[in-house]
Amino acid sequence: MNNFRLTTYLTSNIGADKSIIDQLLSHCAIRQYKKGDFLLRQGEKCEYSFFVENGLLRQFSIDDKGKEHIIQFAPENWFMSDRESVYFNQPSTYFIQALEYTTVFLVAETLLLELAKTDAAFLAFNNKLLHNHIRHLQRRITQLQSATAEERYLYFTKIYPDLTLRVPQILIASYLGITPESLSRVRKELAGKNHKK
Amino acid sequence: MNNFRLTTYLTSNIGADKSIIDQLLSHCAIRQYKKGDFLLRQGEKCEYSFFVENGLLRQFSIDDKGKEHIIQFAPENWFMSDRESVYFNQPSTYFIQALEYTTVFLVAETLLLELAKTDAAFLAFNNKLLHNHIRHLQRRITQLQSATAEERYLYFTKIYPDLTLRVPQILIASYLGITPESLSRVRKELAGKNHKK
DNA sequence: TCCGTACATTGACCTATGGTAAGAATTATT
DNA sequence: AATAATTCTTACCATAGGTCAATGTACGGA
Repeated sequence: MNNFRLTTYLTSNIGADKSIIDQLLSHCAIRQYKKGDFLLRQGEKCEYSFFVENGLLRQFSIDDKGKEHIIQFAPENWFMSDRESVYFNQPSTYFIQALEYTTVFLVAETLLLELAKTDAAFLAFNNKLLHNHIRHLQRRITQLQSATAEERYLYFTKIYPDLTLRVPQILIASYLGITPESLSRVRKELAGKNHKK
Repeated sequence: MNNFRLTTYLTSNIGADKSIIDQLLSHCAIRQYKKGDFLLRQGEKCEYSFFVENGLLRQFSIDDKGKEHIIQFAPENWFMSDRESVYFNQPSTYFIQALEYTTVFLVAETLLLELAKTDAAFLAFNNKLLHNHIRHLQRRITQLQSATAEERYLYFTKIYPDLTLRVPQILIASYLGITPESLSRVRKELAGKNHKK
């Protein structure tokens, strides 16, 4: 019996028996990426959902002024993909890059659809992923619309506690939509506040 | 033969024959809302996708400081729902409100699932809605992360050309994540620029 | 028609965040 | 260990956008 994170993840998220999950796994490529490697580049079509077995990915875009904007991080047990590109079969506007030495399962969209024919649980599973994704995106919008830099940072440390240490601040700043300098100031102020107590 | 917008919408989005679409329609309630009426309030469970046959809806949240933030507008031919609440069966964090006298089809989530058993096209359709939604949310995030107030306003007028006239500026400002005063200034500047040409 | 309410504009001022630049600290590379 | 390359911090000033208050404007209800 293997003990991949993906196995555990699927077991606790799909009501399917193990043989079927093994079947899924047997059709998924495993790949390793070094720090800095790209899993997807702007302009390419995205064909997979990437499951992070180990390591860390980031998804980002580059705007007209050449600035990077991080949409999302994906540490262990997270899926990352450009759903838009996969589904509408269009070139992606995003990059996906490894921030550490990272082990990934490539789950082909077509594979999931194939398996769904035999076992509806896979369909339900994909549906759950989509809804989780929507939930996540909606929270981000609310944050970006209303919260200050400080609030956003605090929220970030709350939902990604380990990333605060793993990821350089310059990237956290990009995720939060502020400059690294601003983040530095925010952290300084927070340190001051905590100290006074 | 009816000529609802929803019929047209479904016909061009699902490869199903008309009898099935009529079947769907026959199970959907039609409802009318006056300007200001709520279709959903914070704390309630959302059970429907609302299709706007005529009129205009907005979806918004209220933050800790009592400020409203508009997530989305839905004019004719748009679906609006709190997917999060529907799917995870949780109380919604959003309000949905009619901004004009509005006619809406209530599409129950359970109904779609039911129909999907007979005709896979409905499943595919729901999937398309989800992906459209994700696309839309992702664009908004990119906007909020990187664009200035002026850029965001210009983008807004591009994707919702008619709303620019239909919706009071105070609401557009709320959608853009800026104050009405700022929007007023942005418009003034833009007017100046256009004049010089 | 008048009034009241909501919306829009404008100006004066303020604050949070951005831009730039330099130096300190950390991390990677040889 | 030494050097190079990032990254982080800090200080200074610039600016977009927020806040508050005053005034103007449009619209709906009696």
